Amino acid sequence: MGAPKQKWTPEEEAALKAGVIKHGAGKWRTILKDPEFSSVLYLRSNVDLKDKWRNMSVMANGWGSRDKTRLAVKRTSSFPKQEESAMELAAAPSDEEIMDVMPITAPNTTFQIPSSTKRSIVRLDNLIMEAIKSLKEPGGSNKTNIAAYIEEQYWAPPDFKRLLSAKLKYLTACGRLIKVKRRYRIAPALPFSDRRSHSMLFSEARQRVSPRFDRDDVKILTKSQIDLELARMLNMTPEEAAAAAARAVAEAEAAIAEAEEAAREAEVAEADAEAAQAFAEAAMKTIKGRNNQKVMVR
DNA sequence: CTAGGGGTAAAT
DNA sequence: ATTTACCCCTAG
Repeated sequence: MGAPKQKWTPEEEAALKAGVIKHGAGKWRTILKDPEFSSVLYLRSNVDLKDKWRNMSVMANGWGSRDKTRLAVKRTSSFPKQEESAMELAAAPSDEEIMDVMPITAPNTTFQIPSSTKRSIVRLDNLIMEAIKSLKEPGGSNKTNIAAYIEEQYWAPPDFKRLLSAKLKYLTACGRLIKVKRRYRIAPALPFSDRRSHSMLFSEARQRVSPRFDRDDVKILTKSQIDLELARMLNMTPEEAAAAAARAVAEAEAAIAEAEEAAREAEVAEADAEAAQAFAEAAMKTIKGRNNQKVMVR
């Protein structure tokens, strides 16, 4: 009954992750039809994708057996406390699977995910839109629910909440969201021209702050992106990985320093810096964890 | 079509 | 014995 078994190859997993990053988790059919992934995933069904993603997500959460997914509606009250939950992604499922050669691309400058996947970077904007759309709450969704939705499906930086607040404010100012009594709703389609002035403002500010971070938008790293990067690190020698992590930390610190100078003008840059730091911390933790556990990959 | 719950059986 | 891949079913 259960089919003979056909283990997922690293390529397939990568394609799935990339697909999720590009189209969002749950758009299995869309991912499958995307010519960019169908070449790798043509053997899999949309249900396979869903199941595999389920397995992977479960593992990423560290909690061994999965069936106990009874922890869904409790986040609303857990935010005034603190957020440390972000850092247990070290249990990347990728220990032995991605063991193949996979040329180690020297982590050039930023840890910005392979440049080939550039356009598939998830933007917080899109996540917010996705959250509101999926929540389908009449009258719109409040910040708490949006945050809960996003945190359930993606890995979010430690103080993702601040980031989200800034972004919601920005999107409201742009007119892309409509705020009514603390609830956000997606604004009816908006002509392009209206957005330009804002983008210009921000990119100007950003360039003043740090040429290195001259991307288009606040970037939020998804769980899978982190996985991919950490997996890459697991294939490095400890020295290489440590160096990479150190670079990431240095980058984060530099970015934060710069962002602080200009924080009043550009919240966006600060958000970038925070994301960078979050990743750096995660990376360091992974390295340490691995060294402690004598789980050497080579 | 998707989210999940649940099951079977192959691999480990 | 646990994990993992695949399948099936149901609700929405």
